[in-house]
Amino acid sequence: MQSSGVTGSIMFPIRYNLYPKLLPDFIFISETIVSEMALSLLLLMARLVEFNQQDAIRKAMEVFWKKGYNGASMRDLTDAMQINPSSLYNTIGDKRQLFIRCIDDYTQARAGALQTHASGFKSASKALISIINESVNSILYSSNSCLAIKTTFELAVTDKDVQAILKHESDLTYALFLSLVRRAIEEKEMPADTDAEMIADYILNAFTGWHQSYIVHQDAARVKKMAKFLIAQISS
Amino acid sequence: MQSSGVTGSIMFPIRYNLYPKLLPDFIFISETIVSEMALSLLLLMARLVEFNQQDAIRKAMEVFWKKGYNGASMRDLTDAMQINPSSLYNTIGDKRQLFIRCIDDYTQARAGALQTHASGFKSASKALISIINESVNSILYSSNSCLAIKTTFELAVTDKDVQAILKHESDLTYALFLSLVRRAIEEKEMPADTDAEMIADYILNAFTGWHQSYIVHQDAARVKKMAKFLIAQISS
DNA sequence: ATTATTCTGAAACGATCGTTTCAAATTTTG
DNA sequence: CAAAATTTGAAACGATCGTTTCAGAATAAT
Repeated sequence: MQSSGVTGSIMFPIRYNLYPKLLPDFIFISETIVSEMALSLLLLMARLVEFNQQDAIRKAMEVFWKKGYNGASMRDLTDAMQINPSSLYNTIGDKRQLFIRCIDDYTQARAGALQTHASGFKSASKALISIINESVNSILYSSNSCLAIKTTFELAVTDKDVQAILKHESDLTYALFLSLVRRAIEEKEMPADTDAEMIADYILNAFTGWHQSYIVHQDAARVKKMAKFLIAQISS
Repeated sequence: MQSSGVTGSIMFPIRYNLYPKLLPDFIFISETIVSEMALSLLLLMARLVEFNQQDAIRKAMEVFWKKGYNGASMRDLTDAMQINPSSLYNTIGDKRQLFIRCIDDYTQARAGALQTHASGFKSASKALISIINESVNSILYSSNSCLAIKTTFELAVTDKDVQAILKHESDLTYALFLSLVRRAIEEKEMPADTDAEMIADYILNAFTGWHQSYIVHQDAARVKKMAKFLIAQISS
């Protein structure tokens, strides 16, 4: 299929796989008609998809969260999503595509929640401190370790698409932290000579280590102490 | 099998799975004879194990390192180790046991190398700084991300044995860092009011975040800046 | 009501999973 | 050298892997 050169019409090839060749090789159809055909094709849905994709994605996400990508079987996933493999493959695609949807959903939800949380504070430094404390809470009181971190070490090293999604969320969070740090400096709640970019990065990456510490040692006090130190450090 | 109560002899049960019961249910054998039997059993090796277990463990470790526990198949592992599954199961055991041997070997080698590295410095603070810089190097120039971190997020959350091994290495490293920090304080290269325990933990956990940062952003400068900041921070 | 179309559920696909079996090869003991 | 013991290699084990097929149910247009 390609443009005919004549404005407003599109040239379609005609294939003769069964009947003898009685028609020309090509047919020209006006763009308006093609557009209407495409629209009617979209409207003609004999049966609506029954399951809620967003809900299903969330259910799948929790399975990946607990078991990791390689640890989760399609059986685990379709059981949790309460759909048939055929429905899954007809709508979302294969295991990898499902995972990409899950990690995408997860990171977007997190980035959105973070933005909302941060906008609830007038003081930039108080917003930062609250974010750090919230991060500690989620490390200590959430049953699963962060899906983004798990995914970084399981898949992002070898899967460039996954890495790009994680990088995108990281960039957003970094940008938010950076703007907060800059505002805090302006509001004289951080030293004027602070390297804003580096500190934003530094805060962002501290969380990962605390996560690991808590998994290995199961010691809340250790994590809380480190968070307190980081807060003191950036507030001085 | 249990002690007879009579000192120096052990009571063995006798099982009659084929022949009619013509003997007593138990037989008492002196400890000396049992000990000799065990020794001769050990010496009687009709054929020696051909492959070098340590080498094979190292090969397997690299596979787990690249693919993770769930991502590595027994086929991958035996191919890399260049041994037959039967040899593997006869000597080391199943997949999980093999992995435990690998992660154990890995953490012990790391802990040992760290001790050696640290002992090469007279100044405690210089040793710490060198360790931090070495860590940055391994993050930037090693093709695989740290096996201990990968394992923490893939298995340690659910597998208590794996967690214990990781905790053991972490404890050793923590103890080393702690002694270095304390010495640095004594040598007046760190502030006298430094919380040595917390700072040791803090340094230890910073590495993990840098690892994640480099996987996601592939930006060496960012990692180097954070390391420089941490060094400046503990040196002041 | 009929036709056209699409989603669903059950079953099955070949491939691979981790693991086991067993005869042959190999080595030491007596 | 023969007997005893154990590792090795090839093959196969049942189970599960991710994925596909397809008849039938469901729905919309004609």
